[in-house]
Amino acid sequence: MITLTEENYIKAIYHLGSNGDTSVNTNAIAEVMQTKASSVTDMIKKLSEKNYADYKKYQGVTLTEAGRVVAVNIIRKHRLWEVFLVEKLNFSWDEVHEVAEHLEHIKSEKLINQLDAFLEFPKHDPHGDPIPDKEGNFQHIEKIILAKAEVGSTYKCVGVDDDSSSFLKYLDSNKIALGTIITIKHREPYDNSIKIALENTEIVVSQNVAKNLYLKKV
Amino acid sequence: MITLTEENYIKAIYHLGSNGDTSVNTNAIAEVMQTKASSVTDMIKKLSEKNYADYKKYQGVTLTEAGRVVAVNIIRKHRLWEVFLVEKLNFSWDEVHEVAEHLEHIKSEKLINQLDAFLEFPKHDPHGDPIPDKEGNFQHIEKIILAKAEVGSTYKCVGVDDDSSSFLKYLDSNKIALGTIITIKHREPYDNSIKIALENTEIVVSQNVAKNLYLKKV
DNA sequence: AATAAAATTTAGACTAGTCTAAAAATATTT
DNA sequence: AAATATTTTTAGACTAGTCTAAATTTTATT
Ligand SMILES: [Mn+2]
Ligand SMILES: [Mn+2]
Ligand SMILES: [Mn+2]
Ligand SMILES: [Mn+2]
Repeated sequence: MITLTEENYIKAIYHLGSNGDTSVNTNAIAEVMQTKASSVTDMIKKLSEKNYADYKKYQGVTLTEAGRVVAVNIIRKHRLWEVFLVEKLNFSWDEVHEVAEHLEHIKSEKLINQLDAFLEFPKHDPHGDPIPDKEGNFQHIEKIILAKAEVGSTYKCVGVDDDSSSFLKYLDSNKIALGTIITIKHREPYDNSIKIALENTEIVVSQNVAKNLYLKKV
Repeated sequence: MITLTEENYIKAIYHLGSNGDTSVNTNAIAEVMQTKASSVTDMIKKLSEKNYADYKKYQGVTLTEAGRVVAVNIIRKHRLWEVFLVEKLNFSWDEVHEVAEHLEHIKSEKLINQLDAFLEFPKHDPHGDPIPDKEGNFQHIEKIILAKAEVGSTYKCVGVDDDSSSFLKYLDSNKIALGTIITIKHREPYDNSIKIALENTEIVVSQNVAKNLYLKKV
């Protein structure tokens, strides 16, 4: 039996370790879990005892295969619920994350598989992130960050790295959505801001924005 | 801020006290909460401090108006999710209760009101129980228990008192569903079993069954 | 290589919710 | 009205998850 808190720590470790590949620091976990390092130490000991994580004192933590299975399953649930909220309940993409944080912990195989079918097996969530299937498989999406796009080329927006409400609302107000086509006009060396062309307008976005928007060449 | 456990105790008190009217015993709560009387005492003290309940030592507990609001809201969520599971995700009526026990604790006004709209404002859940609206209002359903139905009369099945999977599956296997029309043929004085006529067949049901099926005269 | 800084762990305490065992209050029976 | 049985409460202990403060280990700087 796994607790809600354990699930959240496992998810955090998974995301921080680039999908379970690399070792994760105590402080980094404390940061995203909004807790203290000492609490993290206690928890990773527990995850280690339960065989969800490999942990050596002072050396950081990685997920075991069992831990990765848990993480992927929670991510599947999170993203499917996000699709449900947007597609069926008329939520906007900046409103879904918080609610999905709760829904992702509902434990019912049948519920999530039926939800998947009801949504017609979506491949991406409202932020462009891939949705793992029942077996936990999902394809890596080919994408680069706007900050590294080349001037003169044309791209399609395919995802965001920051799914905070304020960032998503910023994109809305600038008419940028998933699927929007943009052309890179100019990179300003002074502050790394970038001028991009949309359908009708040109806008300048900050480095901050450029680091959080994913593109794919078209 | 109210915890999941507090919500469950409030719901139990509401149901045990016939929707918040009468005083509820410590032992009765312990029974439905699957816990010990001493734990219940601790919790009702806490609910009392938080003004969800009125409590005098050794005298049982009742809900305050605030407590009743909480209870009705959880019941609204529980029943709406049950409808969703049956109508949209192809659950059968004996599978929904357990999952709804978890979903009912998701805290989002928008979620539940949009779900309500998505389901087109259902008035009853899959077990015939009324669904409170956004303001907490719901009409009492006119119904009697099969055990007290009169021999010779014809009724429509409108609800169940026991929503355990085994009882609901029993009804399924005897072709009894909500809306089914039955006629009372005979009440056996020896064991209070009742012979009822369905569309094509006659069956005898035990007193146990007769106490858990609600009818409305047609 | 020594020292300082940063990261991590340990020790001990706190809350929510639970338990057992014993004490107190209430209800029932004689 | 007393004795007995039942119900309820209290006292004290336990677990999960958290915290602060202090100790330890690792990393960076001189
Ligand atoms: Mn999200
Ligand atoms: Mn997402
Ligand atoms: Mn139910
Ligand atoms: Mn129901």
